[in-house]
Amino acid sequence: MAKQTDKKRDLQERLLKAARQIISQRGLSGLKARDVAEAAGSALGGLYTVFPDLDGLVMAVNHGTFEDLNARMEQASEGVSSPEMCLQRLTAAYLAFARAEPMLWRAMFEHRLPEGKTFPPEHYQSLNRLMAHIVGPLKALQPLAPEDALFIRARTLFSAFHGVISMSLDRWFTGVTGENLDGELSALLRQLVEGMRQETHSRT
Amino acid sequence: MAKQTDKKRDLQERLLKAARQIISQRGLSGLKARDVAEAAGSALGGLYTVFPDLDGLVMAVNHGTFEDLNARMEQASEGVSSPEMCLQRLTAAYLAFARAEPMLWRAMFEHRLPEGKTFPPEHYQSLNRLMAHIVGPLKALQPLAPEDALFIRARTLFSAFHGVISMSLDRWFTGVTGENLDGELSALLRQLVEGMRQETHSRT
DNA sequence: TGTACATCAGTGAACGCGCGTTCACTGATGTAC
DNA sequence: TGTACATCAGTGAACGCGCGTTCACTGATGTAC
Repeated sequence: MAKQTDKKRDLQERLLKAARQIISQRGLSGLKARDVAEAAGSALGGLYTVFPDLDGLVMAVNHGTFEDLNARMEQASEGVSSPEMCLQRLTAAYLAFARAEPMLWRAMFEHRLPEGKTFPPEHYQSLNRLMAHIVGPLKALQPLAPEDALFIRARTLFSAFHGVISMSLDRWFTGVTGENLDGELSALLRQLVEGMRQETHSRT
Repeated sequence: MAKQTDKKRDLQERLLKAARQIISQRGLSGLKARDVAEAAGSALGGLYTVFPDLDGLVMAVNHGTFEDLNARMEQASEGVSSPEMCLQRLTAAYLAFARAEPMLWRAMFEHRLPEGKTFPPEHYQSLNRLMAHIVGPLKALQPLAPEDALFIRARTLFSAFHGVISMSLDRWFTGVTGENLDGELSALLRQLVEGMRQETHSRT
């Protein structure tokens, strides 16, 4: 009994690893059931004994990527007391992650689940943990703002920086190279933080 | 001779209109060659006498959407003297456009051209015109910044706001509804502008 | 421990469908006389 | 103006391919005695 369960877990592990590898090389749209199976040393049908369908496998890969990202963010912000510096570190860590694993990173955002289906709860837990890293420093910068406003503001800030990184890495604009990106993100954040400080001062 | 050219132009127009309609209803991935042809009252093959392939048709639709967007941005900012207000208007106009035509709007960003191909020059012209609207007010806010820095900064700002709108309309976060969006964009911009002003003051 | 049987993970050929693109044909439009 | 011929826009059946998913089968693993 245990042996069968072990084998199953092993197959699942191999498929996950293979899928991660393929996505990181060829992108989400380059992931084919046959290729994953072959790379995992399994028959095509094996995939469907361990995952409900290819989408399930993709979701598992993306969840793993999310956890990796979370770990990096955790690492980047721990022990940093200045809220501005903390946000700078988080941004830099996010950028570094996107650069190191561009395809896996993009897969998290490209993947659309079929009409009607929803993400599993773990997905939202990961997301909330990610946002929690941002809420902390924000609270320090805007002590007067209510909790739920910061909850939303954290998501807005994330989306903003994500947008900048995303369009840059996608080479959406000619003349805007990767070299500018670090500086732009840093400047954007600096101005934002300064704006928040002013707002707080003028209210008191 | 003229008659043939007219008919050709007419067919092209009908296909474009049909494609726009379909994308706006079913999204870019819902656009099928057969459906466009049928909706345009043409045979399947007719499409390929007027466009090189389906991708060419998509690019034509997207270019049209871009022009529409540009007109809205033009309209939103004309006659506004305050740079902050101008940026606020531009942001609001962009959001309004995204909300009015979410599918066409997304199609502009979803569409990836096949490896090796590049966008036609018109695409970059449209993009540059869009950015020019942002550079103006930025210049007023940061008179000391060099031209090429503002060129890049305009793209950074656009990407940031685009990111916020994009992730919100995609419902990426639970608990962040469309109602917050207007306020979040406005607040983000206010803080940014305030930060820019501080930066400029402290330098002089 | 050895044998007979049952279970079930894993196999991979085959299914089925969607869909972009092609091309031999046709009939409308244009040209020559 | 009318007739014969040429051109070519437009047609749509057929091609071809990619690819997710299924399912009848098999052989390894587990169970009973």
